Amino acid sequence: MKVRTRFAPSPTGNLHLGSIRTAFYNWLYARHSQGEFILRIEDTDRERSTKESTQLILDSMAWLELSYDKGPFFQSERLDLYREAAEKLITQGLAYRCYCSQERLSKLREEQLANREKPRYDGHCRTKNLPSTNEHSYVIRFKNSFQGEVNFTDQVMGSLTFKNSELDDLVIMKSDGFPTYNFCVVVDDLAMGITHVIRGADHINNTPRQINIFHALGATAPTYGHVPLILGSDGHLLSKRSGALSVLQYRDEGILKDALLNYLIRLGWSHGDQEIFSLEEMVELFEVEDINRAAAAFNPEKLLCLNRHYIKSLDSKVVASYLDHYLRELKIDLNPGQPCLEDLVVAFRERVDTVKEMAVKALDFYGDSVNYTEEARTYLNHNSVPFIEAFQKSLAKSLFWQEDMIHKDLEDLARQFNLKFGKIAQPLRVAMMGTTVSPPLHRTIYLLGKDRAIKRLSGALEYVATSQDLG
RNA sequence: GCUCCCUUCGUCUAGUGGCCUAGGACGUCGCCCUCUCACGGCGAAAACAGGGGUUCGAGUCCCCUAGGGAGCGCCA
Repeated sequence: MKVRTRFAPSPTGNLHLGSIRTAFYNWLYARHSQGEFILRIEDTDRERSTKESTQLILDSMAWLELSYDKGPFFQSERLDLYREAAEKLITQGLAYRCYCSQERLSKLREEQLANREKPRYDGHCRTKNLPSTNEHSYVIRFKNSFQGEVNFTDQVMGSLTFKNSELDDLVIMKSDGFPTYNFCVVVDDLAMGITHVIRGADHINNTPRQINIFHALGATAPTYGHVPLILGSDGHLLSKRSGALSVLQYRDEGILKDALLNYLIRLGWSHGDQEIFSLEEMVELFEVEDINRAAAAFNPEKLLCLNRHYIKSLDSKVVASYLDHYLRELKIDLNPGQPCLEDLVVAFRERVDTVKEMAVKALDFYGDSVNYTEEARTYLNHNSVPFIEAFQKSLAKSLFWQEDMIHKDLEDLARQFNLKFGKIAQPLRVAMMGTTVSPPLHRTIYLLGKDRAIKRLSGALEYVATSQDLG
């Protein structure tokens, strides 16, 4: 049988890492098994579902390139299917109409809680065989068995058993005529021929109910795999509070999709000691059974480590195309005559956490003048003037603009003034960048370009002259 | 409260009864490299939640306790 998995988010609010990891695991398993991956939007909550949120889901998946073979399906467009199924269950005596008021229900709930019982529907309308009215003042409940138990083997958690006596008659159709989650999930998983349901562990307790509905519908349930939830750095459930962003925000912060995916797959899944996986390896090696049973805490540091790895090891052309995006966000003029993006990548790939940070640092290479930081100013004094002037002259004379030539010039300069390389390097660095930190000096100068380098040296000389006058 | 699930360094994890003096990665600290910052290299500190069993032998199997999480909606 062909494997068919699905990702079924509800478009209410933004998409978290936990959700997208679940999507990724479903995608991986489908690709691994040469099956199909389906996207289904569960928008049966009319109050909370939004178009924006749907778009966020679509955009997130597009960014991470999690392609789906079918969909997106929208449950709000499949209402007839659920209504039909519910009516059929009523006809068969497997579901019933319930006219209990919200007041009665909440009172019941309060009493049960007071008696230290698990809140459950008491079956008030279960045997009454109540008819349909036009007012939609009723809900439809699934008639759950009181006897026996539900057993299933979870691909992640192993063998799980629930007593039917712990369950109750859940609502499958709301009074507004919309289905509830536990019902439309089953109807759709059945209709779409889903073979493997990989979802968050928060659904474990829903599973026996859903299995019972599958049986009532005359079908067998798919195979389930419940993935532990992701915790925040505080040990509690991942939330904004614990430092989690929505998926797209990681992109905006300069995280590479390769890094996020690699991080996500290793959070709760492993293959020996291997840390770095190409997408091909992930698809080849991923098995649902290898997912860990314990919840894992999200660690931003490790995500950044992976991000650094991919910034360093991806083709510089590819990283340059990302850099282009972030520079445009910063409204930088990328016309000819400006530093070559690939060269910027080479200069910064070993010294940034994110591509966004790379863009911000690259900013210093644009413009003819610089601002000196307080620390930097201490390097600019009359002692530096002689070799700054000499270097400026030698740059002006240079015919070839090459890194190694510049490097050689710098070494010659140090020899000429009988100074250690570091003694000339820092003042020149400051003159070029305004700060005491930059990529290797020859590369920094090369990136600036001849004209701009000479202009910045002039600026430094002017600065020294001016501050002398003042002082 | 009830039901279900989980428990190896701070964090992600390897580990399926002897290969464990518990391995790797992130982070932290130290050293080396060095024109700054980094990269890189080398090294250090750091864990089997606790208690009972089973066994010649337990991180690995069983039980209990403790701690953590989830669910118990006309939300999904």
